[in-house]
Amino acid sequence: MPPQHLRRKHNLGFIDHSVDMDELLSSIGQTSDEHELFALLSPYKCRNLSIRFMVSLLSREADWQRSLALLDWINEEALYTPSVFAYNVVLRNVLRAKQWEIAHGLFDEMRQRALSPDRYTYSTLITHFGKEGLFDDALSWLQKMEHDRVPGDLVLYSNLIELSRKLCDYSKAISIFSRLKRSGITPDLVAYNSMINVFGKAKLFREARSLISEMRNAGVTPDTVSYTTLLTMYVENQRFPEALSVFSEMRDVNCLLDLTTCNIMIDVYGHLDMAKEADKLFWGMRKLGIEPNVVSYNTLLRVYGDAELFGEAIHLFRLMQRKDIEQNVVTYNTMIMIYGKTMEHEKANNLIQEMHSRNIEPNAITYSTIISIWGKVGKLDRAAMLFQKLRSAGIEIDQVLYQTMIVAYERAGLVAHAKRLLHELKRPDNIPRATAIRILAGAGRIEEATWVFRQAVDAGEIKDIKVFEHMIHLFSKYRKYANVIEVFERMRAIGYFPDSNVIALVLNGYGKLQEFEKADCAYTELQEEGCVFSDEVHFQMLSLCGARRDFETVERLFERLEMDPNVNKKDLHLVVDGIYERANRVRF
DNA sequence: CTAGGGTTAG
Repeated sequence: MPPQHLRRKHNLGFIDHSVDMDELLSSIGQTSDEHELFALLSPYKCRNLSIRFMVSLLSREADWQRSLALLDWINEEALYTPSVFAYNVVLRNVLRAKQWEIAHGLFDEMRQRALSPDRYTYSTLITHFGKEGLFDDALSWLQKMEHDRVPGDLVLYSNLIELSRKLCDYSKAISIFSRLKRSGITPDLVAYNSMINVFGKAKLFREARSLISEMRNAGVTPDTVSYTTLLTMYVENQRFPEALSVFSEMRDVNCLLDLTTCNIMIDVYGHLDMAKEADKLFWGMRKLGIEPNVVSYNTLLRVYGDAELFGEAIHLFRLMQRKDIEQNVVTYNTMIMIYGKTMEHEKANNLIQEMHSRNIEPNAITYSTIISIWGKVGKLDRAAMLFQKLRSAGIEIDQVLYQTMIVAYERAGLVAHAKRLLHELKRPDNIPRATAIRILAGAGRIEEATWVFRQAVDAGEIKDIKVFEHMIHLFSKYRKYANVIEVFERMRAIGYFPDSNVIALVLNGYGKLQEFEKADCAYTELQEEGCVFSDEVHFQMLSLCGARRDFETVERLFERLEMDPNVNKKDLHLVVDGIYERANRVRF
């Protein structure tokens, strides 16, 4: 056998013309049995399967076990080493099937075969691990990538933006986006759409909205996803009239509506008390060539419930069953909630039984809904029993569910029980500490929340940026400015980028502690790292400079903000006028 | 030839 490098050199670009690839590929495509597959391939194993052939074959395989078996076969039987491409394809299939261990193994195997993982390899790994919430793994792949000096490109940066977004670190996502643009990469449709989402999550509405025109200027036409992302942003922040205006722009520019758009708009109409419009849109979907799905039905069901059209709701729910339309846990939760509104707790109980018989697994939302209903109709013992059962069954309790039980006790006047539940959060059994912190913070139990928070941070348990932000909000509310700064500095130390609202609180904290230098540092540094601030942050900084009578900086900052198209000029003038007024000083 | 984006319930 010739040495490895010769074999590979020899086979590179080798095409076996005697093989009718299309015919072979189609017969392979019909084979479900592995042995049959290799029987089909074996006549070729001694004739050196061409790279082109293997490429076509592998890229058609979607089944992870089959593609893995094929890869092994190439390794063992065929006379050349699979390429990075081959590994990437198999890796994709393995990751889609959530076979994390095997993915790690494949990566190591690539290295052992002296194949260099490329940007496709890393993009695939980072994305899949990130999507699954395995952020530590995702970040360690990123570190490996940087160590290997694999250069990032648009898709890879998009993946990192997505990863930051999933970690709720929106400021970091924005920072990556500005770095990307500064390095001369032109964002494409998908990257822009991701960023509309990020700006929306960061509540930077103007920035999100203005991306639509930035896209047009860059020659990228916004599509249905761009507009629906924008719609979602307004909906999540209860800005329904703005959503309506985006929808009308969408129609003006002849942007196609699809299933998701319709679903969102049914929701919007519902929130605007336009149940009739929601109804019309739902029942007119088929005419647009769009088949309503379970989300459409669930949304309309909730709209009916909110509009107190209970008869319509029950009718729709049973219609779904008659017509064999998929129902899921959301459908049941919505319907249970509706029975809660009508105080028909027995019917709500029946639905839970129905879920069991249909193997639809109840979730935390189901439980908190029913606990809340039982609390309302005075069946507190039942609620408490269920709650206890869930805890001892090891079902993960989230903050809303826990709070629902506390609220139920409080409503019934059982304050001691409510207090006991809060107290138990100091020694959580099956409750994640992040959840405990959020509940305690939400209940204003500042000492307990701080205690658990410090324990958890020291143990490296807190991965969610929201927990830090919660603590900053809590400390700020109770005027514990030194604690605000402590949390902020801990966040920065582990590389988190707090959002605009948090920065405003931090700047305020520095101001109260007379730490103007540090405030200035944080304000400048974060912007240098590419963070985009809301107007409130800039105004906070202006006020801080005004408070220390540093009018030179006020003027300098004012001039800069005056030039910034994203800053509201009217508000800016009001703020600056106010500063001078408070300082009792005439402005020239 | 492989990698990235939007919707429902407490």
